[in-house]
Amino acid sequence: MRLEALVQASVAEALAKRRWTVPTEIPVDRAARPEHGDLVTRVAFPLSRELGVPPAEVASQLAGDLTAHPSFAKVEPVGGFVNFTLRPEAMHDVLRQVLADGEAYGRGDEGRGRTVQVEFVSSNPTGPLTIGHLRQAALGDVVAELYSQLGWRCTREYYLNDEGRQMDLLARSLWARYRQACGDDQPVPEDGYHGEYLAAIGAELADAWGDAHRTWDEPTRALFRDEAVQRMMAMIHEDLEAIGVRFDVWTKEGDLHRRGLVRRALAELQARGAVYEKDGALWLASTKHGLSRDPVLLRSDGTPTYTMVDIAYHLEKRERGFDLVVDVQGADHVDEQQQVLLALKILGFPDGFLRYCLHQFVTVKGEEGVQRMSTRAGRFLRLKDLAAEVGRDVARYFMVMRKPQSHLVFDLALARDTSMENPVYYVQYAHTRIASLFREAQREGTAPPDLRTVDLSPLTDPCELALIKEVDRFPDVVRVAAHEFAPHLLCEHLETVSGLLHPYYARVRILGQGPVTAARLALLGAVRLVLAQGLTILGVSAPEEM
RNA sequence: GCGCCCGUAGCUCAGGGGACAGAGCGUUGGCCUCCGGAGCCAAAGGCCGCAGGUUCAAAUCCUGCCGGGCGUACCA
Repeated sequence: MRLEALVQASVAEALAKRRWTVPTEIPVDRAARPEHGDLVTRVAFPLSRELGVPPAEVASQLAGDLTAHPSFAKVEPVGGFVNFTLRPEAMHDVLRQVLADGEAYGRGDEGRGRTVQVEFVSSNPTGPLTIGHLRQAALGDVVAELYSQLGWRCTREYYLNDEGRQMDLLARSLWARYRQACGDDQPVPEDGYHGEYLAAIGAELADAWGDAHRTWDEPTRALFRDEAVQRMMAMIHEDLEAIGVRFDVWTKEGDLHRRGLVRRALAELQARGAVYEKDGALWLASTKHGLSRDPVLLRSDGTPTYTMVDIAYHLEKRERGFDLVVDVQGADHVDEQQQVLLALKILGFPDGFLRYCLHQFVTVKGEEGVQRMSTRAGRFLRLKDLAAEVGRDVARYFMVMRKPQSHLVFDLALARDTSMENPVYYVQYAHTRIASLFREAQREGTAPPDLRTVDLSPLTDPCELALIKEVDRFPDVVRVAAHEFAPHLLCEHLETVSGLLHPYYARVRILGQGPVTAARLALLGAVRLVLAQGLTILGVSAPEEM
């Protein structure tokens, strides 16, 4: 049994025996400091109110009931807390369970039979992906993987907005670059896209097509738009490939129109009286529900806005039968999110159907100091180039090692660093060390045939027990990281495990210790399992050698 | 102005009601014949932005300020 569950079960049993109320959730925490033992419950605090007895008294009685429990070496009441020190045997049971579970360790089945869609990146095809998109790509991919671990069937989706004003601006910008390559001094529109990448394509087109398209007319616009979108998509695919992100479904805005979803979504909102007309446009009455502004849904020229299509898109997601939809979006979308959530509420969607994973922006700390990226201004670090420079593993890890809603400073110097000061290498190297040890053991012929059956009783060193306790947390970390969209918790956990392993490895001899060796290899086998599983969830490799 | 997010060690950040506030980097001082030193050990370093409030208990919850980011489009 896992450690927290062990304490919870024993406490519940003791409470039931005394005919005290057994709370549905018995709070059990890791002890904050060694003298508090291994685990602690503060269940005495809520109980004391109910029983009309001081917390210390409740804790004392509870501790008395549990001292004889075979899994606990010591059960000590301190104030209202009850501190548990576990017997090594209880920890060894955990280790045995981990090894028995193997690669299934950390997986859950809460999502069995349920489906989740994670929509992320969804960048307009107006340029290659940058380090700014990377946060979203890594975050979405890891959140999807976390849900998969919990048994959900998961669809990774990219929403492709290949219509509208921005696409026209892109086409116009490309055409200007093309004209420049033909020798005209046609300027890129001020609000257009100024990146060098369009100039390169413009030059290619000038070579291929010659001076054929001199004026900006409708056929030219259509031609350059198609060409631009196609080229941009190719770049985006290259960037995604470079960091190992794959999508299951690509949904185009145009499809939503063609299938009549936009019209239907609007009609439903109108039927519920949520829409009004003003200045020839149709507006969503949001301020009535406490939001700070009403957005336009249908422009006075009859075309739907981004918000309108977004609402229709979620109607479509619902009809596809997803139990949960997660949209990963940047902080610039908060207003949009509130509008969509409101619209879905009006349309009668169940609460919690759509959850936003919102993240703050990335700044890069490099040679030129801290800089904000801008695709439009052509000031960005392309994903493909970044991945080529620091590696896919580092690129991905750095993007998820911070809480999504915190601003992230990408430290280029640290990312380039290949020593253990770089947390990615620190964790990977922990895995490598164990792999290397197992290779060595194999060579010496001391590797036990089956780690699950070895005698674990030699594992009594505090470092060894600390490692087991940390490994024991892994399934909880995965669960919480998924539900709270918090992959950084997993990074932290892996760094903690590695931080326990390295000193242990440096101090304690593993091989050539007779029966102790087998026990220690079993422990390291479990550690390796957690490191490998954790890194894999993050989309980072767990190398056998470095 | 209004809405959302963030202010924790010199830097980058964890912790988001419970016991003396944590990590990595940086700084300072030690340790390398040893399964991979791409390392290990130790020390210094904090009115947890400020001020009130709620609570047996606040970095954590509430209110008000101050500072930063993003938004506040018939762009997406």
